[in-house]
Amino acid sequence: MSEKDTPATRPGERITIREVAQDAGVSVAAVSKVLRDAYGVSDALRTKVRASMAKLNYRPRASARGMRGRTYTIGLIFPDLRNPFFADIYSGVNAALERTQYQAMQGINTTSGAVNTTSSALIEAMIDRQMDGLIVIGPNIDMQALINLGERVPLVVVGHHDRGGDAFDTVNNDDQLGARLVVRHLVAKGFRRPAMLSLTPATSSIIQQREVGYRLEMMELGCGEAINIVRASQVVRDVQVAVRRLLSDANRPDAIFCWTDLMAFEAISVATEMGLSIPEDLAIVGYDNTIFCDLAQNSLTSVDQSGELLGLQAARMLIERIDGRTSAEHFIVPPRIVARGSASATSEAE
Amino acid sequence: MSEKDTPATRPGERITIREVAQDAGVSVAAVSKVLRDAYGVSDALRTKVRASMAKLNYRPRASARGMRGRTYTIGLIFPDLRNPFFADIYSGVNAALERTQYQAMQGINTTSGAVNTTSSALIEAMIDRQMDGLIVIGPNIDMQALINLGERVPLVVVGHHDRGGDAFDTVNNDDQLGARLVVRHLVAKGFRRPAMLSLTPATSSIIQQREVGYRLEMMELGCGEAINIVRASQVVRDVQVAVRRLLSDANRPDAIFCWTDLMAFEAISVATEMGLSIPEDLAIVGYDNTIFCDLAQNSLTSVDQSGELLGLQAARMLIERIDGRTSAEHFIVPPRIVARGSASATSEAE
DNA sequence: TGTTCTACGTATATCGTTCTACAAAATCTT
DNA sequence: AAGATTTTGTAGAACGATATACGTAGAACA
Repeated sequence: MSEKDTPATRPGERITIREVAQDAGVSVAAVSKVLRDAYGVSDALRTKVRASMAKLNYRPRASARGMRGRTYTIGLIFPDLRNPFFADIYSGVNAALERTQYQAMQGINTTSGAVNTTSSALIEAMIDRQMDGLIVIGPNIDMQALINLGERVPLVVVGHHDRGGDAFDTVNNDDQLGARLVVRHLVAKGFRRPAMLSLTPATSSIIQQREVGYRLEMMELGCGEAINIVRASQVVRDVQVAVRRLLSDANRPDAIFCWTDLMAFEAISVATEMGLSIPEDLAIVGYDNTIFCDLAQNSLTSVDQSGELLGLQAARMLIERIDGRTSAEHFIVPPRIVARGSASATSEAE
Repeated sequence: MSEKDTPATRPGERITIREVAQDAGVSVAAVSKVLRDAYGVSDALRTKVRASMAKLNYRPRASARGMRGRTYTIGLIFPDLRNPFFADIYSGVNAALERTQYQAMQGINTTSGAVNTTSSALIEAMIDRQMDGLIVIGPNIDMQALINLGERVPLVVVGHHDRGGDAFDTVNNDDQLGARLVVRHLVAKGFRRPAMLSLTPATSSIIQQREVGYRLEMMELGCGEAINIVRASQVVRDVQVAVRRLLSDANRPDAIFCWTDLMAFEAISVATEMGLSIPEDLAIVGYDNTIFCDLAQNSLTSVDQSGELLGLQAARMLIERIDGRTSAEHFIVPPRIVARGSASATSEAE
């Protein structure tokens, strides 16, 4: 009888909540309450339990917690791993999670280009693993899929303007304004025929927003006839072809506004190979203001959209949703242009 | 009584193994066996159960599995998110996991530079979440910590030559050879005073291996007096300072062999800003052969260490360990130099 | 003084799998 | 045909937390 009650604390094994309770001289339920910061715990009890947890070096197991409650894990889904912009978002998310019990786990949704109506394998895997919520980054996923997903699990989408009713929150920079700033900057520097290298497939309205911003600002500044939008996928080959075609045209643009810094670097490369010099023959502007913009060989003017802040807000909002909020919220940060050599006034002229 | 037996299958809820068993007309244990490919299942039973699983769209929950068995999740720990080389490793890992039930979850161990004896928060979090095994990438973690870790959980380390007895497997390229190839290449192209920009802190022997390779090959090719190793951390500022100092020296090197492509790009930037042209005044060679090497503005000669293959092997070996192997294995891939403009023979001379 | 709250703790069923032990059926041996 | 062995399937106890429901003690109020 007594042997059955005391399960003979095997030493090599991991400490469980039961042993903490025994050590602290309280019930298992009490320890669980302390763990979850639940209601109905006196200071004295909390202190006692915390002491035992520290002493025994106790760590709750996520799978056991997940059986009834939360796993305190959130999934972070990137569209790819090569763009250093996502590192900024990541560090923002981590900053927000710093003092919480939550931990982020990343996955890469490698369905580049393909719009997937059904949820991706990665997302299903994350749901199987009982993630308390998901942060999905980038415009790769179909709208209806997002809504379905948001109905199954707390969800925040970063970089996706379309709203899904109350199904999910969104976090963005003002892409229309960002595009306007670029055009304004270029025209101010004397480039009056900037083309835009946009993304295909143009599934999410984040792309449309930038294209609209580009068009409108071009019109308003009297450059309407020069409007020229070309689209390419993120694949290196596609970008090269698109840029080459753009620059081979009879009346080629005097500037290219690129969807992403990575595309802009490709553009610089192609232009250089074609013997054009930057910015004298061609100005280039990117988006994201990634660290590589600072390198002298790129010296890329770009739009900063505060990736870290985006990540921070996304995590904050997700936790609110996990804690029960059911109405959607939307966060927008203003973009800001960072001028560098790739779109400066022609240096000779200055 | 009958109500207790049939738990009244609530519709909105997720399908469980019990419902699959009921649908297939077999026991819960039988379904579990099919799920795990365990011994003692006839073809007929397997087919029947598989059909029910598909029909009901059943997916097992990782947390429940983790209570007794595996979670079928492995943790992938990167040192940072900005180096596109890690994307190659990632895709190798994913390729190896393709047809298995395993799923990789990533985390970034942001203890850049700092050598942590105690296991990092991320690693603890992954253990709390019952990862079946871990793949740790990069030389950031202290040797003793790795051994301790390997004794707690199946472990494969990528980019770390030191062996930890049977505690973990390692996957590497031959760094000593890689460094030799670089020196050989540079000397063959006429650069007889190449310096090496290495990494600090030099905790892992992967760094030592490259330094040894550099030294030995320099000696063997009769350039012993020109041996010059400078170290910097991965932090941008440090790299800039180190390169600037190197190039300001009275008899400056005619080439720099950089620890990583990222450092090489920095080096190109600094050299450019100092008015040096590449490769006429200074050759530069990187390591990893990341995608950015191909850009015309970098055109960086680099060492390819087949990141994808490394990832593939790491995942394969980890699964073997999870399945019970306890002796260590070590995989080494030969590096290969990829020549580009940054270290070509002076173009004028040719 | 008795009654009603409120705050604090506890006992225990429960979550969805896996795993151990065993029973039954099929096959092999002699 | 009887025993021995192997194969196939089942029952039911785990795993380690959480959450519900409830008991109790003290405070507040009449």
